[in-house]
Amino acid sequence: MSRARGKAARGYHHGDLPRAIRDTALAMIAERGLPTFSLRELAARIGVAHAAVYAHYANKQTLLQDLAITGLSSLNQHQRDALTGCRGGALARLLAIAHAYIDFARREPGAYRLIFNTDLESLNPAPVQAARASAAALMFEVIGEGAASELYIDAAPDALAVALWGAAHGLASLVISGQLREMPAAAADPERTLALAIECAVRGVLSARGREALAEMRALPPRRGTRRRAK
Amino acid sequence: MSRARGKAARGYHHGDLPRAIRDTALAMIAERGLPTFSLRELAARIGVAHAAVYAHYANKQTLLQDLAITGLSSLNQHQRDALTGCRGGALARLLAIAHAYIDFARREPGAYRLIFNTDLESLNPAPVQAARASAAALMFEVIGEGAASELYIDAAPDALAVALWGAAHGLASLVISGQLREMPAAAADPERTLALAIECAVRGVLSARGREALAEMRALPPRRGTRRRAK
DNA sequence: CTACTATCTGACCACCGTTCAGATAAGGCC
DNA sequence: GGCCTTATCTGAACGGTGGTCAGATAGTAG
Repeated sequence: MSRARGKAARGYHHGDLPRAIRDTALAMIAERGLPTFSLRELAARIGVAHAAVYAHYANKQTLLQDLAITGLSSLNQHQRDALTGCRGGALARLLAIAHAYIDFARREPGAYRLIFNTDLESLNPAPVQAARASAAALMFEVIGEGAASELYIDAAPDALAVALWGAAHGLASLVISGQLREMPAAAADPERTLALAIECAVRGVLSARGREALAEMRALPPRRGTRRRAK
Repeated sequence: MSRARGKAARGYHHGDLPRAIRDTALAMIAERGLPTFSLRELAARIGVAHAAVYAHYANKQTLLQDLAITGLSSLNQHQRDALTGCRGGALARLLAIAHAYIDFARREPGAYRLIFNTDLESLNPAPVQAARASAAALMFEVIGEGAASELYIDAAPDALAVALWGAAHGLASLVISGQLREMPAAAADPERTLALAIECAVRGVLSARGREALAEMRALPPRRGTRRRAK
């Protein structure tokens, strides 16, 4: 069967077991959630002995941590992409990363569940914390831009970040857990409801000047964020 | 040992096993979270065979569902209490239930984790959904009060509820997962940061008129919510 | 070809949720 | 009192889980 498998696949028996493990694991978690995810079923799906996983990951926790960290950097990149594709001012940029955040949660529910699963405290060690902090730093950055223009209420940037981060996190949770679709009016047009909720979250931290900027933005064509890969 | 155990404890061998199960389970979940919660350890703590649990609950899932439903009605009651103890207008009442929501999450982390654990989809059957909807109904009610006075932006009440519910949920998650204390400025004064974040969430859905009302409220002594049982 | 090393397998362990036959005890009935 | 019914609890068992280990296997270096 040769060794041609593309990429840096320095695979041995299996083509590229580590990759297969990560992909399959994410798919399983997206399908049925963390609690029912088992290494044995994972191995069975790939067609390998369950012990084979331990040649690449110390244990289940390490695997999940790795996936969480990868997911966090992916989220981070997703938000940065949204920023570079955003032509508006500080406010538009803030809305862009907020949208990107929730967009990511919907596009990669497995990764998102993994990242922000607060129940699994074993997922909170240093590396994950660091990755999370790095993701939060981006929001701070964008908030800083707007603060210079006095777009926000007079409060510590940290407090603003908490308010926005919390709102984004909560909305994302509502969406991927399907609770959004249970609300009558929201079910009619989830997209619009969600966009409105995001806007509310942002408006909550705006000063009078910030609200003016928002109103101006709304007057223009509603081009927000980027529209790319639909895969 | 007799049978005198107080209450309606129609206990047999054990004084009141069902109650012991619920209390111990909640304590364990609050301590170390859901994933590491096991029926066997629960039974061991109580000092009973693990199979004894099945005389009162069909299985682990049923037990968790029962705890979740009880917790939801407790949350609901907590919010209603906050409302009856609130002497302000529609806006004050909205702030009161938002505070009560997060207050509950902090006071009973076990119950809260159980209630809003979205990963465990097995926790999403009809009864739990119904209890959740009942809790959401309260927020609709209070939103309705303010809508009559045109306190909010022009949008469907559902959309407003989504925005507020999402923010409250996200903030509560940040708090009980300890992520709030990781943010530098927030760690200095978590209470104040949290209160500010809540206010931001509410302000996000306010109309110009609503913001005026909020400003008036802030001018008065900051008496908000009720201050009761500190146990 | 040989030696080495990463990779993978199969057997094993402890723990988990769940089931079940049977021991135990409480309460109703006589 | 004695008996019977029923709820309650026990101990053993089953399959599935995460984790470990000796050893088989297959690429790679010499």
